[in-house]
Amino acid sequence: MMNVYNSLTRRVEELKPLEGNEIRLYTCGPTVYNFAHIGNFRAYAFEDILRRVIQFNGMKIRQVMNLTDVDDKTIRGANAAGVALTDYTKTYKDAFFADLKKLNIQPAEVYPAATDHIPEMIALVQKLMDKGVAYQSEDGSVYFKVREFPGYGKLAHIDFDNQRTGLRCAADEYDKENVGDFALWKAWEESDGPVGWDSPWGRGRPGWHIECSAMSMKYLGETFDLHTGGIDNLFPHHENEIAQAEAATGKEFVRTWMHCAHLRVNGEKMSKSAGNFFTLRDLLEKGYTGREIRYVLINAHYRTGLNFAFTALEDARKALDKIDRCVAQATDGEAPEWATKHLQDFADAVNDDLNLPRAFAALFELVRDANGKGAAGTLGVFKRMDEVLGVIFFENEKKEEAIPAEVKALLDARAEARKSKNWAESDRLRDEIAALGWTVKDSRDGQSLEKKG
RNA sequence: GGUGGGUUGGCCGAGCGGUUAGGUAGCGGACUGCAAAUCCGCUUACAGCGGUUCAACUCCGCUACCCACCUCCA
Repeated sequence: MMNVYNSLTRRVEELKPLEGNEIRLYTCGPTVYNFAHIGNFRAYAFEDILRRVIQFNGMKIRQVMNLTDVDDKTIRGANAAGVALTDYTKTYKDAFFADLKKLNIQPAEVYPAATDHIPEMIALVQKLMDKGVAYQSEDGSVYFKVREFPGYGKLAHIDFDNQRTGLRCAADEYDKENVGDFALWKAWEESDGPVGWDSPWGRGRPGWHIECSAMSMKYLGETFDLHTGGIDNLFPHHENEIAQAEAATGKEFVRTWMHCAHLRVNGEKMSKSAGNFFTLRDLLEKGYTGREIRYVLINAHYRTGLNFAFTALEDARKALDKIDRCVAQATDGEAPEWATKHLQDFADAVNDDLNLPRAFAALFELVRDANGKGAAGTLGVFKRMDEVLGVIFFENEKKEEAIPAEVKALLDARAEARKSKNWAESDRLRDEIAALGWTVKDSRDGQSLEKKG
């Protein structure tokens, strides 16, 4: 039984499919105006763990992740660069997928782009107009009438009669009936340049929230199981998605909402606007691997703020080495009873609202016992755990380097020296090999080599 | 002002009303020609002040500090 925390009810609840054996999941994806930073990837890594745990429990998954390729920032970027919007966003779409691969994040089933779904969005806006919950203002934009949707605020648990007003609500928003009303369709402006689509309300472009409502319902149905994103999307983005969808269909939009806490840097939220961010590329250039970064991102509970630090990446490297050394000894066959017990602890942990720190603890208990009692028969358990973690059998990045001939020669010489118990020569050769970047280990079975770092 | 979350050992990071989290670092021991790896043990952590309780890091109250959201944001 898989339990998760639902932001809507603020309780931990069992997650089970509304229909059949498949969980339908919508995950808010990137706005492709720049390279995503590792704070963004914390959310995608969390969603990856979520979909893996769903599958771990024998359920099927259908995940949709949108690509926001039209909004203020993408338009500004494209026009500033003097290129077409689609050309501008393509660079960052490609980079995004490359980064996901580096982090061993499983691909979603569908990646709809906003610009490919303008007709669906127009149809949804039209439906809201027909129902009288939307209106066109004098500036030509279409807004959602928040007062007409009784459930508004149910996700964020905000009481709108008791709010401070005017703080961040721009003074030029007087064309809206209510400050809380949000744009469904934005009328074309000079600064939009060539970007725009014709609609029943004139030339313009979709509002920020409408794409998610339109595309999620297109691919997952009017009511589906799960919707996730960063905690900063809870309000207003997700609240508005609910309003748009439920006002249009009259049905429950999403059963369970999950939100991931932020990655912090020196105690503060990592964000583009604050400028305190690292992209995946930044870290790879510093010599850290996608595998190590993944380990750090998933090794804290997703609802807890995680403070990013380079020391954590160093710790990750050593912890992964420890796992690797143990797994290298593991073999197929029937798992010992103690290994099965650790697997059960692991399963209990991931099913308890994705408690990955506890899951890792179970993994390390397995490592300790396998090192002490023998790793025979434990390979299957490691593989089973890695269906969720995706960090052990990370083939695209494990360093399996061929031994250079030079090192091999030194190793052979050392074997000779050791045969005649010439320890001084043995140690000298070991130092020489070390200088070439390899660590020699001696055991009953002879020498073995490990690449340093 | 409203709402939510947090403050755990050198660092990172779980957790529960009473029993070892885990990683990483450090110390001691075993093993080893010496190392490395591994195993064993240790260093008796829970912001402060009250309260409830046989028992509180865990529940309640207050105080301090921190973070996030309140229409850009994973």
